[in-house]
Amino acid sequence: MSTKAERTTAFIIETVAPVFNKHGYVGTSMSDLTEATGLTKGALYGNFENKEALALSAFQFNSNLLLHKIDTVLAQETTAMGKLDALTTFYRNYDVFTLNMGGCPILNIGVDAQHNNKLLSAAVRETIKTVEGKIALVLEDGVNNGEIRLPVTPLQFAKQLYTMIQGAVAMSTMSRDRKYLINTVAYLEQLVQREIKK
Amino acid sequence: MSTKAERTTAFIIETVAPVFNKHGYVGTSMSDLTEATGLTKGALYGNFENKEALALSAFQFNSNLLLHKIDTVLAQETTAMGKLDALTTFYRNYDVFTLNMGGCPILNIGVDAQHNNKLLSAAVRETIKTVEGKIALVLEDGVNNGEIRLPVTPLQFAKQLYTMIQGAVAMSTMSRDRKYLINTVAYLEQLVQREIKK
DNA sequence: TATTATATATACCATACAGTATATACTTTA
DNA sequence: TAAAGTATATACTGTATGGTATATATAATA
Repeated sequence: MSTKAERTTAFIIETVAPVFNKHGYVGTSMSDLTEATGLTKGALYGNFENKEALALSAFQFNSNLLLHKIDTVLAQETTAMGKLDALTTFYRNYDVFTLNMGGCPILNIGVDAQHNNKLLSAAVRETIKTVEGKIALVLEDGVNNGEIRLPVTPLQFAKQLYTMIQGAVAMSTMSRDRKYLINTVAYLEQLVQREIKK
Repeated sequence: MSTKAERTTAFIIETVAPVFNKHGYVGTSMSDLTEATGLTKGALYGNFENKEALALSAFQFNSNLLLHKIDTVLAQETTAMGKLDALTTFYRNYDVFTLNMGGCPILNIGVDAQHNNKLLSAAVRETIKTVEGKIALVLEDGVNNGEIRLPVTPLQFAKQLYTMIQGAVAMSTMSRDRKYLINTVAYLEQLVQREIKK
């Protein structure tokens, strides 16, 4: 079993993660975090070196939630077409999935950190690459077993798909209108059927 | 001719706009603004009621730059297909266009303000609607004069196009990689040729 | 359970924050 | 050009900020 201290650290991260995700790095104060956790500054600074370390751990926490979820979603299906369908289905309700974490961590932290925190924006870039890699792998396997055909490289096509998905995420976030997610996913599903299904 | 005071107000807005756009509402301090303008707090508070009023004017300034640019771009061509081509060409170099203002104001302020400032995020939503309306008008005219055909309503198709564009803007911004813009625009151009050209 | 080690709370620091009152400088206009 | 009006600079609020030193309480271990 984990020690009390380890559990406290974990508790802080998961409690603090949605706060940072909603209000951004500079927009979140240490008092916001003591308030959210019910702990004092002594406890926070005992578990983390400074605000930046907290923010990084918070983003990594949300990022891991997302990446593991994508893994789970993709593992549900065996074929490339099945996996792509599972992925679009997941993103159709992405707003619900990200509700607890306070919105899409990639979009929120990626935009917030660009001119405010180098470490954070580097971490976001890393997460983006990882997601693109996961999608590319699905496509590559589908090509290799003759299930699908692609007009470009798997990574290139993955980036194109993910760009459209993140566009829907951004638009639905800024407009507070989930129709962008629904319509974009509908478009992607027919795009996949039309353009890459053999 | 404009009075000195009016010119000062205009100078403050245009100087302050890229600072707010880069660092966000909470991420920008009044001292950042006195530093950027070379003016004192007395001057800033003499011309604007408070920080929020400044941020709003700053966003409106960038928003107008963008909207007027879109008008200019669309006015260069007469046909719907020509206008769509001009629009995608504009967005292919959108990162260059938005360099002076510190990035895409819609993305930056739209994401930054969502949980930090209601007025700002409402203003962003309004700008998004305006852009979508401009694109929809091009499509509607094209349908009416028999130049193009659409699978959905003009506004719906405009939203779909703009979602993909903003996806490319978001991805190129977060990844610091303009290839997202280039590839998405290339995709959109063939989409337009294939799907709506009669 | 006693002792040691560790985690958290308290009280504090210097600095930065948004905002204001007022004095001074500059424009405008008669 | 002088007077009135207006804009900007200065100096100052009170509060919030990130961070720290240290005392106190809690947990791990013998």
